[in-house]
Amino acid sequence: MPGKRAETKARNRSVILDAAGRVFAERGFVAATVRDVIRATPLAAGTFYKYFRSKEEVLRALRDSAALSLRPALRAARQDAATPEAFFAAAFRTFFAYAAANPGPFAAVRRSDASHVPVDAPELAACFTDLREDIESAVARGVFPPLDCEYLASAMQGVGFELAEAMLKRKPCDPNAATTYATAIFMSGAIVEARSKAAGEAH
Amino acid sequence: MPGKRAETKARNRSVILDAAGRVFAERGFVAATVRDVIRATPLAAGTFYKYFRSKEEVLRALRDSAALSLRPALRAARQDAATPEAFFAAAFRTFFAYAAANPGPFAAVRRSDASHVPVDAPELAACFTDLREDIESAVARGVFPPLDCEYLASAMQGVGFELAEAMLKRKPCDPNAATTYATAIFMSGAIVEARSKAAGEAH
Amino acid sequence: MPGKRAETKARNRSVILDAAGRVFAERGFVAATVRDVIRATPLAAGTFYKYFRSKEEVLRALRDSAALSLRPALRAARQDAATPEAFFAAAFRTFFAYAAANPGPFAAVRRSDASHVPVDAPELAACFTDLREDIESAVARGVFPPLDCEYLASAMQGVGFELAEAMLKRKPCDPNAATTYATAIFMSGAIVEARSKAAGEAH
Amino acid sequence: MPGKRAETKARNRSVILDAAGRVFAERGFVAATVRDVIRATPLAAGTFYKYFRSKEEVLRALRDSAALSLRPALRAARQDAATPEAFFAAAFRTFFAYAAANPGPFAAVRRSDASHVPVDAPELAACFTDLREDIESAVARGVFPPLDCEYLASAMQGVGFELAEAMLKRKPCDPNAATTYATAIFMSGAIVEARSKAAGEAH
DNA sequence: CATGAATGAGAGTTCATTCAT
DNA sequence: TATGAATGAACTCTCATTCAT
Repeated sequence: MPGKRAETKARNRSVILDAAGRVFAERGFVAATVRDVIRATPLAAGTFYKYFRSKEEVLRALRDSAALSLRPALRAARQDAATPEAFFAAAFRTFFAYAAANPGPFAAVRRSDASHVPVDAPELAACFTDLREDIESAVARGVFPPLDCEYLASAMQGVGFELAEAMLKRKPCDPNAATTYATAIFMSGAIVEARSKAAGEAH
Repeated sequence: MPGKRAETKARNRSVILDAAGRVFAERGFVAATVRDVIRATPLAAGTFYKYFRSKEEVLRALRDSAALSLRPALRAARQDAATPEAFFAAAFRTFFAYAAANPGPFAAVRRSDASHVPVDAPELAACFTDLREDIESAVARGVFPPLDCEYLASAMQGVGFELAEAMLKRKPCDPNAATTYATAIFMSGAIVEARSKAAGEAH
Repeated sequence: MPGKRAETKARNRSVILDAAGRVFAERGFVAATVRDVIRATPLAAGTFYKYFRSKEEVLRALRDSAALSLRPALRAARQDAATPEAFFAAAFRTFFAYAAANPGPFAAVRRSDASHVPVDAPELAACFTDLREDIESAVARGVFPPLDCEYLASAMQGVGFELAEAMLKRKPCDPNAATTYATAIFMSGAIVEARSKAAGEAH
Repeated sequence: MPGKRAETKARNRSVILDAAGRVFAERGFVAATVRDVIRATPLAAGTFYKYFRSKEEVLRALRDSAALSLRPALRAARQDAATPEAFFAAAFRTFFAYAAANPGPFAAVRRSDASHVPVDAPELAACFTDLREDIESAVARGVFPPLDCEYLASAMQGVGFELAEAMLKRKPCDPNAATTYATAIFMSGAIVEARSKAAGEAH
């Protein structure tokens, strides 16, 4: 039995976290104020500070929770990959699935990544470092030929975030299609893919 | 002879614009304050308002100047392209060259694009719309096979910005290499490229 | 038991209102700054804005409270008057009594009336309109002979405010004497009055 | 021959003074800024300070010029009066004629009188002191019976300013009528006057 | 523990005034 | 002498944070 106190505490914490996710996504982390977050909540101003010391700490928590579910999944998916295609497909599938399932935190995290936010717990930044390391390790394992790991990581990150944003705008939102598209870009080029698809449709 | 007054005026305007470029790039547009911009300047607080009505107007000016030099160049380069390779190469070459030559404005513009910035002169947003239109027109002209124009535009944008950022961190900064890399991604896939390069080196 | 919080809130509101009354009276509404009002208070800068949105809103509140107690009293007094003397005496008595009892708000209101103050709730201006209407209605009721209602209203207003100011400077401040004086001016002329008084004293 | 320099100087001075008269009348002295005055002028900001040290000094000059033409005229008119009626008529006639001929300066002076303006050369205040002294002297000369000089001065001032304002709003603006009205108030009362006039018209 | 009023530092902006041209 | 850009003090208002209730 967790006790009523503890229950309320946990609920309040996630009430704030949810509200922050929405507010940060809407206005951007830097422009959002603690007041905005509180106003998106039935709680009072002072209550915020019982749970978080500052706006930054909320973002940290939000990121941590994103990293908590996303980071290990990404690592695992990539490290199991035996072929380049498997590598790309696994990485993008995991990422797009997360974005589709958690649009609020995703947007919050995306925004704060692009701005220079003085948050000292770069859990999400670690995801990018991970990506690069996984590429390096894939090269070492012979999955990839020698290549410019940094540029590849950057390119994948760029494609991932931008395509995720485009994907979220479409109704219905289709992570599988986005994954196929992103993978194709990195496997055989956008053009080749489109050409073969066009040929297939011509039959 | 332009007179010392006119000279000073023109110089001050670009002093502020330069400082704003640096400050916005460093702290992000939303977090940056007019005072930050002034402090990055030998000028006094009130002087800012002789030249710009607000922080937003400076960003607008910065964007306009970016759009002014970048947008027509991008359009021209892409519209002249007769092959997919020419299209990608032209687009990325123009973009990376601009980023390399104007790192301050580029970073400012990159940041403000990612944040929710209430600036009503979306000159830069127009660049992205342009890209999509140019892809559509390339499809219509037969340069590209039928493909998902929106996703391709998003992917190019993502690769462009991320690779530009990675490129700017390298010493020496090499826009040509970045262009080659980005083009290769979209032409024949990162892997194919790397594989053939590796094979070449093996000779 | 109203609770200490509610008490403090009500007290703070009138603390600000009182201070504003004094400050507006001293420096005039336009010249007075919100800071001046705050400085005349033990409260902090931000606290002002918990209670009033702007300097104008404070003046509005001050006026409203003046109008609230003054306007209906003036109307009633004048509308009951069956003779010209009763009309003048009632109007001036009510007005001077208010000024004597509320010198701060009176001065604030007097100042802001004379200045060009962009306050859109002209509760006090309504008092002057009232006066004219009451004169017109008195003419219609046969209390007054036909006369220039606008000029009479202006003259009464001028005498009222100036005499009130003069009255407030005297120690002791005597609203009854001022009323008698003002009424005499409008009833039988200053001179006639003084002459008969002088005659009376000569006895 | 005054020389071109001196001419220009005199012209600039009155250009500023005229503009200030208009601006102070429009916005009120306290709300008006030196910038407003300059903008109402073809001159440049710095030029203002060649002629006046501050906004206050301009008001002082404006008042001085009002006092210069008004004060001696008022004194003379009142000191020559042999009867109460002559006293009132002369005072009001002079005052209303000035207001009608110089609406700008009049309004400026009226506004600044009502506001608490920290101007240390109270040339206009002197006019009011004059009025009281003239009443006292009229009492001493036997023109008036013993009366409350201060209250009478206040009442006259109130009627004078308010009636002048009402008069200026009427088209055509008729100083003679206003003078007759104001004099009647102080001579035999508004009512008596109106009653006899009504009787006259009934014939 | 929750509340929300109070705090005060700091942001954006204006404007009287100076001074190089 | 006239100019008008530069200055910087001061103002309005917001918001993260504290603390009595």
